[in-house]
Amino acid sequence: MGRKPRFTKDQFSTAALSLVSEGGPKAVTVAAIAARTGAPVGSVYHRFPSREHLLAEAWLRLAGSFQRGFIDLLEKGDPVEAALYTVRWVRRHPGEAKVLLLHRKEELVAGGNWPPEVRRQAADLAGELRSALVSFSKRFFGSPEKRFTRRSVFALVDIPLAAVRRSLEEDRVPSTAVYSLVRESCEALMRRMP
Amino acid sequence: MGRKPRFTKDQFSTAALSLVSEGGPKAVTVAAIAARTGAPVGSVYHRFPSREHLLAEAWLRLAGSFQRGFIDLLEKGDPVEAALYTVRWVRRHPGEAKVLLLHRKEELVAGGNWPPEVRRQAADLAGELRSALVSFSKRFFGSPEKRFTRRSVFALVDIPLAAVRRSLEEDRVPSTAVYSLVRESCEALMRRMP
DNA sequence: CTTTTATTAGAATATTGATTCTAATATGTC
DNA sequence: GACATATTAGAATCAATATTCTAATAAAAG
Repeated sequence: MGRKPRFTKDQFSTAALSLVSEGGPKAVTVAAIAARTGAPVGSVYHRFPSREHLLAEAWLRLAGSFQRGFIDLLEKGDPVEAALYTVRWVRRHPGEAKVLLLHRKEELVAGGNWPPEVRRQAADLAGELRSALVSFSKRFFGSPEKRFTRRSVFALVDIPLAAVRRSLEEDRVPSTAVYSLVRESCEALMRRMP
Repeated sequence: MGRKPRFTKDQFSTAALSLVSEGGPKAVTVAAIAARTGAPVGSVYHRFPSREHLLAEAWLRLAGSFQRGFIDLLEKGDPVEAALYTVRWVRRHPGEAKVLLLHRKEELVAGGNWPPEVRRQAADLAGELRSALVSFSKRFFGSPEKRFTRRSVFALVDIPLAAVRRSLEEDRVPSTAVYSLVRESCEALMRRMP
């Protein structure tokens, strides 16, 4: 019973993400989110207890979907493929990529005041990524030493991000040229038994 | 003539930078800057026409001093040394590094509304870096092709930044282990005649 | 058809932060 | 010492935003 909803949570969080993408964290006001979807501000608060919940949830959904693809590929065991996944994903989703790679989540939600429940989810997400990398590294290098994990993180995560960040900042889709730069550095760093 | 000043521009911009470093762009309110230096807000406005001028000026000063060292080293012609400079600098100035590497300048100054005069200075700074890299690349690879410049930028700028970013986000000084990661990737990418 | 209630609608409120203003204070100059 | 003025002091204003509140709507249930 009750009136039929005209707006969904998804519409609001999608609008929020595109606002971040276009104008950075400062542009994501509740009024702007409402305006973009054509809803009154009251309706936003009907779906989310606060702006922070909205943003946190939107960020989590996005980060999760990006990360799942990466972990899947990581489990196949080929480091170069995993590294290139990031570049492919960014080229396919440039708008979302800006949200994820150009802004720290601490700045989306004022002063990192994430709702505790969401904070736990974020920690879980980070934990999953971490342990996927640790176990990949063990398998790949045949050793659980920390320096190998560090190396894997650098080669498979940090380098690909570095390769696309500049383009995203200038609002361009990364060129295909970055594939070979990422491949070369990744191959150089990831030889078994270094 | 007139009363003797108790506060300097430098005190204010230094306070501003440390506030950014500790709490991100949102933490740099004019009141916070004043409080940190012990000055009344009026005195801040006596030195700077606006918060944006203050932040822009502070950012420029910092970016300039970092960049000058890098360009000097670049002109000596050794790519690995130039790449390692960034790591050394960050290890020596972790607080300042957070300001420079963890936040886009567009977010320090609301919506990138930089005062026009300062915007020109920022463009000059970026131009200097760019042309230093272009001419390094020409000398090093013996060719002015764009793909070589891209490669140099990636190896000498983007990779070192990637190597330190994670530590800075977690508020740690990058370990010495990153030196070898940066060196290895840089050497792999920068062989003459690739 | 009436009742119930989830939802829309958007106005009212409260808070935070930048900027401006008025007054008080020193300091160098005459 | 009196004057002129740069500076300190901090209160008063103004604007932007998140959040709350009150009323109007529309759909479902009986």
